[in-house]
Amino acid sequence: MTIKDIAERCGVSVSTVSRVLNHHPDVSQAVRDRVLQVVEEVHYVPNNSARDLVKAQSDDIGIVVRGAGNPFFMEVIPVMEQAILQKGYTPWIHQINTEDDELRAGAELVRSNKLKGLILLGGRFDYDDTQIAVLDVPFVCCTYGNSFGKLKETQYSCVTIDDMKEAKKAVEVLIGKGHTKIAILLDSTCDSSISELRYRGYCEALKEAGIELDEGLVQETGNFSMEDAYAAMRKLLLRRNDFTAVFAIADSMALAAMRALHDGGKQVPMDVSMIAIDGIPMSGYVVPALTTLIQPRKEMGEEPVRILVDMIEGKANHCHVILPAAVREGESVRTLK
Amino acid sequence: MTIKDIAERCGVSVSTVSRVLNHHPDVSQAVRDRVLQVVEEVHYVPNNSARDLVKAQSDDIGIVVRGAGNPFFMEVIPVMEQAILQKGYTPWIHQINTEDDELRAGAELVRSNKLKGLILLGGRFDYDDTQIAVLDVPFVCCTYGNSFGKLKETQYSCVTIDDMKEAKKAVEVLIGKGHTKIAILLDSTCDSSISELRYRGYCEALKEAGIELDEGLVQETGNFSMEDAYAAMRKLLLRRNDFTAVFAIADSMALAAMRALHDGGKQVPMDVSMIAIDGIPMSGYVVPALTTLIQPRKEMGEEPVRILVDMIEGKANHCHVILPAAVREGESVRTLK
DNA sequence: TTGAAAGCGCTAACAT
DNA sequence: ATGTTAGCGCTTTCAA
Repeated sequence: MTIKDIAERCGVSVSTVSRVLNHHPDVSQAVRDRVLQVVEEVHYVPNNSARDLVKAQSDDIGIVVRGAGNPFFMEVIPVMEQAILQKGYTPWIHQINTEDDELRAGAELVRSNKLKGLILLGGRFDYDDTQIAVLDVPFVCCTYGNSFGKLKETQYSCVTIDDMKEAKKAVEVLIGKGHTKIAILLDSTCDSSISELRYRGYCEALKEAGIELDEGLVQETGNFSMEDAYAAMRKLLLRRNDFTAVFAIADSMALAAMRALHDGGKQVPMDVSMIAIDGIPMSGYVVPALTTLIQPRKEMGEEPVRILVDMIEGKANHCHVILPAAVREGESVRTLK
Repeated sequence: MTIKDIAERCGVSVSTVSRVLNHHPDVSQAVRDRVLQVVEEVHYVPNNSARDLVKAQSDDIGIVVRGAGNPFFMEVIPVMEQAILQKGYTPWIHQINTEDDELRAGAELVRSNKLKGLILLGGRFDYDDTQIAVLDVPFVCCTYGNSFGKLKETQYSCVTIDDMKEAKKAVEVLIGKGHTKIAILLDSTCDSSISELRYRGYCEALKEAGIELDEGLVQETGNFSMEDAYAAMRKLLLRRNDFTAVFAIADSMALAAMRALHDGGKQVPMDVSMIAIDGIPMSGYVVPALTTLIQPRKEMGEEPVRILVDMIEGKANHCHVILPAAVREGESVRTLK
């Protein structure tokens, strides 16, 4: 069933049918009604491929997700989809591995589907001019900025929390409760990404409090998986026995680490306190409930869409949004006497 | 940058380029190399719209996910994607709400994107002939069958666990450890879906053990959210104080319920034992670790793809796969003396 | 207000 | 082994 069939059944030309379907004004009411009626009758559905082919662009917006399995992303994506739909666009989700290049993947997605814009969820932090040049549509980085790259503020958009500041805030919560022997559980200290930024916040907080950085308390996991977070925590426990608190850079890592502490004979928070960043629902249900900094999930999904659509429709230029994270008091942090 | 540009740069015709791009055998190695080199050089990406338009069908397979947010689905989807890619097809994921009609959504997806087949993840259990008639491509139901519908075995494919049997198995674990006052936490006793089937398994196990069904211990939540599972468990605790075990029909519900028990002054497993079905990674890290029946995530993702592709390629007809679930011993079930 | 016709980029006959 | 060419279904000038 094509537009041609509809045209024949209505006794009009294909262009008239096309006009009706695309809500063009210059069609007589009589013809419009007739066409819509037939369309309804035969359950006609336009062929998207043909539509997109002839149009310079589709009305699609791509979401490139780097590192699925991240529970926080799984919370944000549905919000984004909804927001995109609401703005009259169609979301195109594409998941890639952490090792893959999201700019390449994004560029391919844009080209092969004539996307109008791109949201990059969880990408790298170190783009330079040549790299973003491959993207010839507006784009917004979500959950990360360009802290390790050479871009000017006017060259890209992003929606993030202030990773360094919030990590510092988390560690300061621990320090405020009397902790000085504070371990950190992170992906890597030098991944030019979230992990590195939060590591800096950790260092900063210690420094300001006059606590010397103890490298033996810095435990890398190599990724964001619970499995490796568990193993890393066990490793740290074998090596050291003198820390009273742990800052994990993600909720899921913290939960796995809490289990590792338990298996290592340590109680949370009596022996070791735990704090993290994310605020996934699950971390509020465990015992003890995780004390964590909540990322604003709703805004994290909606803001990038708003910004992107504004750029697409020429209403605004690149902009940067820093979202606040809020401490959610749980039961995993103890006040040291 | 189109196939024509590539052809010109290589000094060959468009069909030759097309052949190279589609891995046709009858192209000389020299020409093939040259074309691929240029393609690489200019970062040429084929236009999918044009491709799909000219082909009667795309090589796409749709996955309609009903009820995102289900942690188990989030585990299965990546496996499916990978399997689809590996078979040489492209996955098209579409999420819908629990209230939406997955058959309608699927049919639309198929038509507008010329899909070759459809996987329905977490749909309804009660299709009849007219309803599936709207689907004119092969399809496979995943995680559910047609237990409440009127379809013949030869009319549809499915990959599931035996919900009733496995639920019964879970409850029998509790009974085997001396429990007789066993509560159940479920979405609904009559949703014509997973929840109802597992409820039947619960009833069956009690009956076989000579335990009378106590309707006061049947607690509905109305959905699969942790929030409502928590509230429901609190409600049950207010009403009853005499049960020694709970069977939750999903891991996530069990975790929320364990928190509710804790907040209600009950210890797991000392005061109340807990068992569930799913086996999501998280439930192994909490304290106490959840005893649960693990659904085989890998097979649950791969089998539907295998079956669907076989049908698409005419190698097989509809078939039904019942996957086994295995008890994962945790620490949430206590043996009653 | 309507119709005719030219492509959009690609694949697959068909021809060579 | 390679080139030529006819569409796939649709939107959009341009003409009427």
